[in-house]
Amino acid sequence: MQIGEISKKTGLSISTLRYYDKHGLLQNIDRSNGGIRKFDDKDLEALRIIICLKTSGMKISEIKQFMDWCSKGDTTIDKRLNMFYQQEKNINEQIDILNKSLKLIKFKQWYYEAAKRDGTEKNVKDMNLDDYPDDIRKLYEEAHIIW
Amino acid sequence: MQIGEISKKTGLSISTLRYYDKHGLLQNIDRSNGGIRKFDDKDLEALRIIICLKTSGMKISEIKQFMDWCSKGDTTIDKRLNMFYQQEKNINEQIDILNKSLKLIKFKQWYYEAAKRDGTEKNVKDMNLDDYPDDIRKLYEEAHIIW
DNA sequence: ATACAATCTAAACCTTAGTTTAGGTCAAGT
DNA sequence: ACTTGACCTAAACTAAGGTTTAGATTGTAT
Repeated sequence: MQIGEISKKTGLSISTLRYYDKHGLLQNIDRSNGGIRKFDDKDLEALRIIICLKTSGMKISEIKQFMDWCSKGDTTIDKRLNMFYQQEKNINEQIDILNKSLKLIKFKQWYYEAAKRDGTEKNVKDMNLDDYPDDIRKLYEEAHIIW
Repeated sequence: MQIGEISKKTGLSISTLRYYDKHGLLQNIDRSNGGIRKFDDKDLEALRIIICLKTSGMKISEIKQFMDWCSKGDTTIDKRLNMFYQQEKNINEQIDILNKSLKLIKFKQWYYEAAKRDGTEKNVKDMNLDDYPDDIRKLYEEAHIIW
């Protein structure tokens, strides 16, 4: 497979694939005599994990580190394993933060629904905590511990 | 409160606060006669939501749009409400993607635990799907639909 | 009055993650 | 041999989100 086909299969642009190659994420990609990149299924498999790591917030340089470890063989198994445990933590933290954001977002939805009903923000802006419905007050309070 | 105190309270650097101000996120911040920014509790409250939106992936320019709407008053209530519904969707999509990443990550953890036990990646690399434990095979398959 | 820390601005700089451009090569079909 | 689409590289460019620098001002404490 050539770069165009890989681009279609992965959804990454051709220039991004070349960028990844240049930065050491695509290790030992074959080339034709003329210098054209020849990808196989293993490369595609590697791209899968690259995309997954990228999507979950890992930096290019960290992914390169991982690919370097892969090339280095069995002596780096422990490092790679630890990386995946660390990345699990990172992802869970991200999810946690997003769930917390959601609380403030939902409070604001309630707030603006009330403003919409009234045709003005005034009333709801002047309300105090005790006037909020219980579930909304809870959202508000939880959100304000964090943000 | 001056910028240094706000920096400590929000965790944003002083230069970031000035950057936000310059880009229209901090609207109608008072200034002393000498030109020094004077923040009050309402400003701090606005920063809370700015930080929350930022953290959940909204761009500076979009946050500015929201702050502009806030300044414009009641005619923009609907736009602001819609923005919060849209942001809820965005966040849920992000959480979804992260949960999917987690499946591939956990498969890799199993993979490298096996490699670690064996002292080599060889055996586990050569295994085929049927040899995986049921739960791991499921992880692998689910992860490979996506990535 | 003077010292001093904290603040101010504009402008340059930085990093990350690519994209675009320009000028060339490769290889398959005619 | 020639055309054509896909590919190649290096280098410049872009955008977002800040950070750093330099030089000036503010305002509080002695």
